Amino acid sequence: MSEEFSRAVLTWYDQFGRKDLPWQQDMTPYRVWVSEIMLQQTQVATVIPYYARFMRALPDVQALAAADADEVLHLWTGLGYYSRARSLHRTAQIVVDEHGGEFPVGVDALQALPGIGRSTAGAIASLSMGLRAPILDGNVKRVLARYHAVEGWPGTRAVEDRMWEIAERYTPPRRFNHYTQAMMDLGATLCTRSKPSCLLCPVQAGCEARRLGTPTAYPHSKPRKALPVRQCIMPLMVNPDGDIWLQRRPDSGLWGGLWCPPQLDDRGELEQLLQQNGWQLRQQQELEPLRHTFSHFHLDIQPLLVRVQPTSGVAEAGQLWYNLRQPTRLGLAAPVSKLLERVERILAA
DNA sequence: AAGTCGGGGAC
DNA sequence: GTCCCAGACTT
Repeated sequence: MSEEFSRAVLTWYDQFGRKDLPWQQDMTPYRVWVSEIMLQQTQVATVIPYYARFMRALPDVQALAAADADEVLHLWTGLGYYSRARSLHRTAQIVVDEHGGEFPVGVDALQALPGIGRSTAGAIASLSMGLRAPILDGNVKRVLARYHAVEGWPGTRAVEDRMWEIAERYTPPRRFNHYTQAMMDLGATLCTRSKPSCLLCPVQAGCEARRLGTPTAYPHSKPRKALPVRQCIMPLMVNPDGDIWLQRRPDSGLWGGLWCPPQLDDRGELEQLLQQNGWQLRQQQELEPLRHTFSHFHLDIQPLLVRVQPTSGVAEAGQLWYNLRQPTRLGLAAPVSKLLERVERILAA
């Protein structure tokens, strides 16, 4: 089963995998290492010019070890995550001073060096040292999480461990270097975060997320903190003609430019509203509460059906009586639209 | 387990 | 504007 997976991935690699990236030429541990560090949380297109300049200035680990820290940081300027550059420099000095200028062989030895974690160690070992070692970067994580429809957020230990186990199991005994590159290419070109090209994917047949029809749901994103709940009272003022009073909201901000009933913090404000407009309260009735969720909070709406007798039928600018039977074409927020439908049904009854 | 480091691309 | 990215490290 895992053999079938890796075979399909390798066949795809032969035809579509990337083989012309700068760090794929002359794949020494030094060149692969520098590229892997630069590529941490950084996209390929961004890295390419930096990598070229860096290699021209510091072509081998001895040159890097001997360079000034300022020079290394200068070559890193604009790439971000500058601790990467400092770790790079330190590691070069360790390699030269303690390992005779040769990178120590093996995932554990590599991982002991500054700035090299498990995934980067796996990539260096697999791509430049002839060692079978799994990686688990963002691309591989996405491909595997979808293939197995892995539940849970990979930020937790349990999910992370499970994904490493899968990554380990699928890494083939031979051509693991091609497999490693292929998985990253797959994640970067087909199995993308949004709009994945499942129809072109070599492992689509066995992909669980695709079978479920929800590939982009994986890997699950970090669980949002519980959203704060705000509450408001939304009086739907109805005149004797059955029209609803709406106000136009300011262009900027929440529901900008949309038409909306008043939003009140408490019932005392309803009194003010009636007085200000000179309306007589005829009847008032609570409707079923409604929860609307924004990106950053829940809004619990307590709708109030308020029948009023207006003194005059003329509304000011930015206000109108909305005729439910012949609605004006204007922008309504989703929950408002929902409430207006409810009111229409009530009034029809 | 959560916070930190960063510029940039996709939406 | 938000979210995420060829992660690693500290708290």
